[in-house]
Amino acid sequence: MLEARVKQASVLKKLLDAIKELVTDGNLDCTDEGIALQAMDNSHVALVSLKLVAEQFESYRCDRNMPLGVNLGSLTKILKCAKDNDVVTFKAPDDADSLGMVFESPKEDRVGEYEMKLMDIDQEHLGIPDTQYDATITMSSAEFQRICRDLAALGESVKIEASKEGVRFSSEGEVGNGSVLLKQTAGTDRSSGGGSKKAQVKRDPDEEDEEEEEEEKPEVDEDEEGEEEQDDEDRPKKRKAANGKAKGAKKAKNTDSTDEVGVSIILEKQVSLTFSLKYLSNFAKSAPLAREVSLHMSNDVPLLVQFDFEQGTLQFFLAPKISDE
Amino acid sequence: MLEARVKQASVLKKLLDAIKELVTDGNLDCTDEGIALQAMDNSHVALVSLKLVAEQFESYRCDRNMPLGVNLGSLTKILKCAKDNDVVTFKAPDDADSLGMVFESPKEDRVGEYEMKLMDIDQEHLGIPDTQYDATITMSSAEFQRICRDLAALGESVKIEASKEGVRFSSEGEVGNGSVLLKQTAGTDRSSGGGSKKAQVKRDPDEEDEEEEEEEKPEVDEDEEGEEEQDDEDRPKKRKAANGKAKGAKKAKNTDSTDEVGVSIILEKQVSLTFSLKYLSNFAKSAPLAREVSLHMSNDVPLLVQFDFEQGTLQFFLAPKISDE
DNA sequence: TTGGTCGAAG
DNA sequence: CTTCGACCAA
Repeated sequence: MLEARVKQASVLKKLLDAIKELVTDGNLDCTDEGIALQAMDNSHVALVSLKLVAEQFESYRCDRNMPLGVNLGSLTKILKCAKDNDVVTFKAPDDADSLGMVFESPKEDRVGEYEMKLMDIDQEHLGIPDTQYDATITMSSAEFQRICRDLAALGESVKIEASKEGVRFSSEGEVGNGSVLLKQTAGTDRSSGGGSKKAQVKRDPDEEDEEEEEEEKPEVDEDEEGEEEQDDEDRPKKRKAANGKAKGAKKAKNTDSTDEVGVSIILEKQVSLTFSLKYLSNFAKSAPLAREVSLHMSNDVPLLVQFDFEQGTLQFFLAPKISDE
Repeated sequence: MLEARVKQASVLKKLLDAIKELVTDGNLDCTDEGIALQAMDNSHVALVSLKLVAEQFESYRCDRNMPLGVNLGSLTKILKCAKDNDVVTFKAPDDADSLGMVFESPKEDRVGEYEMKLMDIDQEHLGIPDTQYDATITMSSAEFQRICRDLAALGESVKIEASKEGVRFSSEGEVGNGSVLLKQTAGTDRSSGGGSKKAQVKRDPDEEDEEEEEEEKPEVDEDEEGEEEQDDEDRPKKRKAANGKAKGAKKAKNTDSTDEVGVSIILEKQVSLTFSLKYLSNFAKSAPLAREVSLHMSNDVPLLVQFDFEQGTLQFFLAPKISDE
């Protein structure tokens, strides 16, 4: 059976908002490692891969692997019945043909119980090669969304060019052409060395409270041993954000602090690729999930757009348009 | 002739928003006791009953009973011409074939005068028996609205079950089933009791200007003689809300304070009834009128959904679906 | 609080 | 396809 407890319904809502337009149905693959969903978008152009790691649930139990075929529209509908701060518990017996969800208000004076019919979905499990990318850009997810929206007003596709100096997004269309150049944030450096995107421990005076309110209490360490030989010590710890990321830190993680998000570029090789803005804009909808997004690119290889948030990772893959340049 | 003065156009706007979708035309029955409107909804399924008591007008005069047949759509249109804080005066001579309305800005620097054509409406006066209900639930009107909206996403109808422990709303549909259980708020008890909410006179420093615009200054006393023998001590200052409904006070009042609204259940007998969510959702639109709503139920008897606000009471009646359970 | 935008319904 | 209502931002 499965029983997974999530502290904040809001995360799930944001996730669904982020992907439901791309994917209508998919299997929630529940294992003892967590819950994953992988699916091609409806027009089989983009690939969505979501991972929620078991350790980041408030509690998690999954006795045996079970793929739960869900309609994401239905799931969205039901999640709308939860308030943002509700605690959400997913429940499914081993032979389930429906997925149970319980929404509990923080004060425990309201309990919503919902049951959603499941469907059988033939899932071609797509192996995703662990590519080494020539360029990795980390930037504010809000800025990414803004750029996609702006350029989408001009043309159908965007050319993304990453060089040492910065990254340029450009688009052409009927009404005109446009491009946005983001310079790498000063102090940010490629390679391990400086990488740690400005981890200035910039503390707001009022940040104290927030620390309290957030869920990640000091005991962030317990599941911390989950880190094997990771070179980067800055797990997206959430509010713990500011600290950490001392050294290594090639790509910045999703820190949830209030600091500005810089632009960092890790570049093995210059890259220039063109993508459909329609899809990128869709990916950008995940911005509320994480303050940072990373774009991973190699020439002639699908782009990887990745959002790291506390509970896991959301990845989008999209093949470049051939008509590059 | 009729001359009735209302302090805040906003109340009237909210009222119209609340019922205009249910009822298109109706008689405003003006008597020396106040103004009442009673009408079946357009599909003759639900009954709407509005009462505005004479004492709660800023001033009220009605020499003889007169039913003013109005089209609520027209009335809504005209009321939109008033700003929320405007003082509204209804005027009609005895033989009126039109209803005059005057909107005066609080600062009295703007006066709008409107006249709306009246219509003749044959009114079957429906006697509403003063039923004793087996269950009376008082809860936050916003929460009621939320629940109706949530469950409406799942199915057409909702089953409401009231028991000592709480009240459960449940619905079934294509995508799945759902239920919301509200527990009775601790400390809430049947019988009178009644939570007195504080009426903090909370003043903002920058409220100076607004004070001009607002009508109710601290000196709440002027028209206070409107209050007869009232047992309830907690008059939610603010708009001077508290008067009205004097005795019995089984159900909490509409206070305008900022406190949380609890759930209280007065139960003679367990009740389980099923209703059309379409109608309940419509009723719930009255939420802006009052922070609390009370649901009155007896088996096989129409549900009464009641909103008490400063100027009066708005009631909705709806027969249960036969297919209960 | 008001105006504008977006989505849903007829 | 048009209109209305609900939601969101200024």
